[in-house]
Amino acid sequence: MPRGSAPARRVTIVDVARHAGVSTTAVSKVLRNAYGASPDMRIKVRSAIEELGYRPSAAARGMRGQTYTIGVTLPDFRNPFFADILDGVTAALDGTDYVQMLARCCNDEVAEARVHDAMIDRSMDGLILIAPTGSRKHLERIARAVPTVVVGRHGEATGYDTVADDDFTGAELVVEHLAALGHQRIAHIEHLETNPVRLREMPNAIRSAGYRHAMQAHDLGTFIDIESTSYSREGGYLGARRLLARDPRPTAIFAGADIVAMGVLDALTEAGLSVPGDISLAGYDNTMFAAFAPISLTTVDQAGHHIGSEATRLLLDRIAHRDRPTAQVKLSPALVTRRTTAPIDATV
Amino acid sequence: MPRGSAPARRVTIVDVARHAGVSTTAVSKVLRNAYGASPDMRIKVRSAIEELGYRPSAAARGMRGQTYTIGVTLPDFRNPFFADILDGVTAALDGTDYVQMLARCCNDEVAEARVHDAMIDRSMDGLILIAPTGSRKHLERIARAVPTVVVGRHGEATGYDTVADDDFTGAELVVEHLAALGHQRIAHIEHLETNPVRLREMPNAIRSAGYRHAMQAHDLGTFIDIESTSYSREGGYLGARRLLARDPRPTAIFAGADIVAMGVLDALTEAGLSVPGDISLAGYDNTMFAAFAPISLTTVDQAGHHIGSEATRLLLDRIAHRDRPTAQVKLSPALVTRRTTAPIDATV
DNA sequence: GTGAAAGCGCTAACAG
DNA sequence: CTGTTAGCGCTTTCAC
Repeated sequence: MPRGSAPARRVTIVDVARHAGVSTTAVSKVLRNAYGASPDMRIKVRSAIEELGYRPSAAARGMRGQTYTIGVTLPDFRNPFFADILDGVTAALDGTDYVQMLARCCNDEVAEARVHDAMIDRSMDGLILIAPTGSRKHLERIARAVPTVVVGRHGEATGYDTVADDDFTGAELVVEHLAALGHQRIAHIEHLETNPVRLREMPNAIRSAGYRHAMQAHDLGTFIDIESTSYSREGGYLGARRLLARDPRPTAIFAGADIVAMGVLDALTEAGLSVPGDISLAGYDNTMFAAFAPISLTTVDQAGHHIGSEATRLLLDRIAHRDRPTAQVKLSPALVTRRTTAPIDATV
Repeated sequence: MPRGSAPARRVTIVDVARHAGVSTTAVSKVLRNAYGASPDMRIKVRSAIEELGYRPSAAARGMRGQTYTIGVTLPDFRNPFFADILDGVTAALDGTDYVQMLARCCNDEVAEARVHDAMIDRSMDGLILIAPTGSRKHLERIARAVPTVVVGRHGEATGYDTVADDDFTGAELVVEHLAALGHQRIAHIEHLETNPVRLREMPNAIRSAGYRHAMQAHDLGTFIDIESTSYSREGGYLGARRLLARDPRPTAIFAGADIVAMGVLDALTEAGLSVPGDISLAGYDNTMFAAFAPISLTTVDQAGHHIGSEATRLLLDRIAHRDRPTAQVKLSPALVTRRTTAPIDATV
């Protein structure tokens, strides 16, 4: 069953101009809501656009001006927290002429850089990089090429704006909550990080630092107990197995991410331990599945929607004012208490 | 803190040509691996590209030839099943010059059409539309403009290739499994669908039909019991509430999607019923959370990875051969038995 | 096998 | 306020 006619030639700005009896400049101006077109002309042009079903080619636009496209990169499509951020971006973009295009920027730095470059090659007007792992130098290179907002990365930044949730406080909230329930042997499973810059900038490292600080602050410094694995289900399983082998074993586990907590649950189930009866468990991210009835995980909510809309606001602002000073927005997380944490009395 | 120097001018094909001492045509040919460039020239050009750090502009390419970008649209970033499909796309694209860009095509048809048009405006070389809700006519219009593969949509198609999992069989697998466990009052929660075309094409409708057919085939026709809500957690909760009000109530519930099963679990927890002790539960999609220890949901695996790679293969093939006949690939689902389904005997 | 030159559709100077 | 014109960076004839 062969295709029918040849793919119809696209309607161009020239067709619209001819149809409306004006110049292409005029059409271009109307398209961009630019200065210098009479109301009368605007009407004529708009109706010609309507009648012909004209749509501007982003490729052609990109060669001279803007593409009205902003690129968003994120490391993982399975973490629902990122979906919240994207919702925020979408909401902030609603009513503007901008469209968002996404790409996943795998885990390793090389693949990530490739994705960022691909965005630049495609003439994005601006970039929102969610939880990038690349070096500061790399991020600055990207930001030199195109207006950029980095989400979920702490520390000073020179060429780009940042939006991040306060992971230090978030971790403190968890420890405080567990300590208030009477727990002392509160262990933490973190994402292994060795790079010194990332130790200062990546959310996982900040959470770990927040845990340590809060433990000290509650006079629980001697009970600090950290397993370094990875932010994944496997990482959680592995970390929990090791923690359960301790004697005495912890009475509470603070997993650095909800997905890690899922791995912890695997290990606890396997060991025949109940939550929170035998051990309390908290996660981080307030992902969708944390709320499911059989899981009901105590966790930290990061207000992803707000993060996304704030990042977008900053980006659009920077596109308009390329050399305003860079801004660093820090948002506050909130503890969400559910059924995986309980008083120590109940434990045993 | 103002930005430093002006954004450096991009390296162009002209720079590369000059640096290598050849024509721009030659560079272009090397870039596209086109015929008509000596090995010697290829080497010269490639090293010039390397030295200058040249990267082709997709916008400029898009005006004459390809952009090496394929667009993927999907309705929802929260359904982890789609992430599996995307992984398949990524894997199939690995090693090619193509890059994928994603966009969410909201729920309603108008917004969806806007997203599809946005993809075309941005000169995508091809489109993979995952579970689109638009009319056949709309899909055909898109496919006329650009090579298109539609994923997760049944029925005949004229201008585009399709890849879909056999939802009819998948639903039958679930019913067979439950019937073999001795269940008779097997209820189903479906996504409400009234549009006649969608009743023939959308996976949710096909699953429902498969359920009905399998019930008949097992002489359980009189026990057919369907609640029409939506494929969402709320839909599952609502449907389950209604089903639990029946007298007698079903001994098993087949939720049309895993996320629906989560809502069912909410309702069951609320009602103080245990799974599978009081009632068996099965989902569909084998999403990530179905495997979590506290959930351990019996479900149907759709081989999302395979779906994605197959769709990509078809798309690249169609980009190369625009008028080969359209293909319709149907993949087979598999039942994944976990701990939410048990023999009726165990169900008091 | 190679290169000169003509656009692709749009925006931005500039002239009227 | 309006139109003419010169590119943006690439691909593609079409000569050589």
